[in-house]
Amino acid sequence: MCGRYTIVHTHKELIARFRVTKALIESRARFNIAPTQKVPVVIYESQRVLEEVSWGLIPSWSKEPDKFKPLINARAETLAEKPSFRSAFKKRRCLIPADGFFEWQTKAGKKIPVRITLKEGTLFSFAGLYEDRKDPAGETLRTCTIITVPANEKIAPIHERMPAILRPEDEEIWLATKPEETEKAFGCLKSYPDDQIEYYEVSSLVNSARVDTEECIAPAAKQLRLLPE
DNA sequence: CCAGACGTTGTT
DNA sequence: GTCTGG
DNA sequence: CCAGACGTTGTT
DNA sequence: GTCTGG
Repeated sequence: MCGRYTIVHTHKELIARFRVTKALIESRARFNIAPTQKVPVVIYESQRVLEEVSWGLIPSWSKEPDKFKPLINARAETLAEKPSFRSAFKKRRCLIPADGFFEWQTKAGKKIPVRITLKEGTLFSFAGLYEDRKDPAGETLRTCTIITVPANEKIAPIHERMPAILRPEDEEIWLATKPEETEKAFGCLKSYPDDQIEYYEVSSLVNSARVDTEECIAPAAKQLRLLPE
């Protein structure tokens, strides 16, 4: 699944990479993005708009949105049918920019955080859905969720599932496909090619959602060797 | 008909 | 154990 | 996702 | 809002 991620790239790099023509926010480097936080997403509203929404989708039908447990992931296999996602899948798809995500690998009963990236740390986007609701003051609050797919062979040893990473050529299809042609959008939800993916262990500092510093993406300290090679 | 759920992950 | 907060 | 709280009463 | 369970 995907419960933490990073955007180390700059605002300018995001704008250029995703051909954003209207930016409602100025994004900043993030080393440990956690659920419920505001995240930058790219939405198509007659042009590509970069805006900030809360990570954790709250369905529009929720009568007590404040008590609803936000849905941070949506399974690709079922999102076309699930009442919580179906409508957003048809009409409210978005790109969620990222350049890495964290998974916790269980090794001998211990959980080791691992950062997974594309080669060269390239900027990419998760396939996302968003939903709107009104807060008590009548303000529209927008929330989003990250779609998950089965892990590819590279990631399988770490975790059974992974976020849906869009191939660059699929981004426009994901954003612009009409509600009556969702098979086209569904076709974008594939596991990413193994040979494009890299990963490394990081410090357990990343465990705490309060920590959002460069140390979160630093490779974990190498074990001390008594007899260096 | 009305009431109540509507989600994912990981772990057991 | 389970829920809330980040 | 993980970390951290999880309660009441009365007094300040 | 829409589906499922009773």
